[in-house]
Amino acid sequence: MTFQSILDEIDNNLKKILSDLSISDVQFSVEPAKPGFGDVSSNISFLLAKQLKKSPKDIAQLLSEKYSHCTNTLVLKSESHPSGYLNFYANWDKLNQLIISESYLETCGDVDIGNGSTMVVEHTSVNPNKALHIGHIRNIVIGDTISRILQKANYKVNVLNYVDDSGLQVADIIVGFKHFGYDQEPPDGKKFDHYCGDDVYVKTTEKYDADSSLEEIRKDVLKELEDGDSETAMFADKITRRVLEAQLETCWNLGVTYDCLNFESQIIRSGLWNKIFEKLKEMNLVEFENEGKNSGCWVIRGEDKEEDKVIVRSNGTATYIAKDIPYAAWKLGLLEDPFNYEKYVPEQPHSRVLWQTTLNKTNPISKDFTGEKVVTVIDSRQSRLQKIITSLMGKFKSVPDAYNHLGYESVTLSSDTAKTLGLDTDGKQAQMSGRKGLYVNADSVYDILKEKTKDETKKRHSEMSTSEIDSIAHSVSVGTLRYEMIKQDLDKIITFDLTKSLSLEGDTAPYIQYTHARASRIIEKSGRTPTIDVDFSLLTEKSELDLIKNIGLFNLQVRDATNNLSPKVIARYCYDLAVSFNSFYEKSKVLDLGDVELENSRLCLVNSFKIVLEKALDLLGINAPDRM
RNA sequence: GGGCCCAUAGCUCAGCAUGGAUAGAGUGCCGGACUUCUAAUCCGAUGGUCAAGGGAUCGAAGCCCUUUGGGCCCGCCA
Repeated sequence: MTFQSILDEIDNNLKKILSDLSISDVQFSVEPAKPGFGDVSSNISFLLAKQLKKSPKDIAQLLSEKYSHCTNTLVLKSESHPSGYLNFYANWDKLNQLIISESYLETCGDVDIGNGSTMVVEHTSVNPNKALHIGHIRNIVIGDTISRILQKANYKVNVLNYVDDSGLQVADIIVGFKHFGYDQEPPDGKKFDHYCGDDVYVKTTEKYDADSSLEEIRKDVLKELEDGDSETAMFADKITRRVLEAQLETCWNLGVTYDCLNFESQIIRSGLWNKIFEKLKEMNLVEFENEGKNSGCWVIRGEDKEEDKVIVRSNGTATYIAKDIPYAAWKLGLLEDPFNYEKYVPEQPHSRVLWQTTLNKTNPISKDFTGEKVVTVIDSRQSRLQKIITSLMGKFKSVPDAYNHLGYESVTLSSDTAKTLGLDTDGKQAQMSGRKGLYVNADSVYDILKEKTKDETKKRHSEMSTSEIDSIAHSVSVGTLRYEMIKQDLDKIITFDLTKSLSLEGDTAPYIQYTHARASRIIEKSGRTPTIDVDFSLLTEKSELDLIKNIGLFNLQVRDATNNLSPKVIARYCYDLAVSFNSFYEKSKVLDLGDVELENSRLCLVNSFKIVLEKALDLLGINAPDRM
């Protein structure tokens, strides 16, 4: 139970004291203390002030006195602070041992919030007509990190990627290939997704802008796509799957994997829409409009008339949001599954099997990728639509908070970076646009980062083999990219600047990874295998205790991140942990002390840090190299 | 016109959910530390009317209201 143990002990004792005083229903806090105020703090005195008609300071004194009579194993003493806080000092001899030996266990950092229940996490969900850009990467990294955290919190997680392989964006590249003569093979061995996005898509849409009569071709193609058996649809399927494969390469390279790919085209053809539409009608959640601007349409009622949302057009076809409703219901397991499943080829790395839906009835395999709860990662521009879906799902499923939209702000380009792409924004940041070709794609950011980190590594280790340098540079580049996407709050816009993103100092992944390498190096140089069979009472330096305390907070942070679906909590934790290790590193030498007992105790601590940091970084999908 | 989000140090951000102690980091600028377990590091200095105003509270960066500035969304497009 790590640091939680001392919190629980204090919590229980305080509750006992309150019940002796015949006071109940006080929701006081017991938290790790701010530096300089002991080890644990409680705000209990403030909350009692009114009831007891005494100042917080006096109450703290009273409680502190009473606390000294409680049974304590982990608390050394309590102390009332003049401000009114009640502070506690830990019995570090015991807490050291507890925290460090716990950290050596496989289960370290695990918390049980999910109780083994299933959770669907859907992320990525990009049109397969272009390469992933830096904005998509935010989505992907948030989704992947959240699913790793949820697993740590004992959820069984099904990760889905909704392949949006129908609609206009796909139609546009098909028009490019079939009508504007783009070769199916990219020139100069360009990656296929880059080719489709940079060349075919951008230039095809440019042609529409120049000649509006071409819109007719576009509409015809779109119509042909809807008929799954048409030659156009089959061609489109071939193209979008090639793009998808290239996109997945990018994801896999960043350490992101999935359980199942769901194809929008198949959801449309599966007939799920009709089923859910009947259900909506039965439950009176949709209404047919006889008059007004939406006359002849089926709508979902909003708060007022202006917010009514059309889901079936007057020509009988379903709108964009309508396609999302059956998929959301399917994810929650509310519909009979119309799909069969087959393994996706090529194989996904890290021996995680990737499945895909199919409507093919030969050799049917059934699978269950639904969940009791769902997290859908989509940027907050979709909040309005997601709110409608959330509310509908709330009516279908009684589990509270079954459907969750995890929104996040977009990634924009700094004016400098926009300028290098040929857009003068007059000093303002710019929204990315796939259509206009105004984006920074993820592969090139990775490549640039990797070149830089290779150079940095070579500078430090002239003796290293090329493959080792390559492997370190890969870990550091992926780490840097992922960390930048995750370290700040979801509701903050990220202004991406190509130059600034190359920074490898300060609050960055390389900083954290470097501390890990330092720890590894100490253990390697010692030539010993660290064990927990050491004298923990030798660890008394402030920097040592701070580090141990941070190590002991791991599971508390996982809990926080899970409850708030907040990946940045883990990013901050990794950083704090690294900072406290660096402080320890500066102040306490580990090797060549001439005191084997002390060396072993510190070595044990170094290894404890290394283990926990590796686990925490793993939640962020970041590797921790032993050397860099 | 309606709705959502943001505003804290020159810049980028923590802290806000659950009000309480001295508002913290990184970066930048200035200065210092590598014959030492890796300097992708560390130490010091500089830097704040927590956008503005009001309210409730013993107490507000945090809660409520108003205002200002910025971003996004509001189609029988997807």
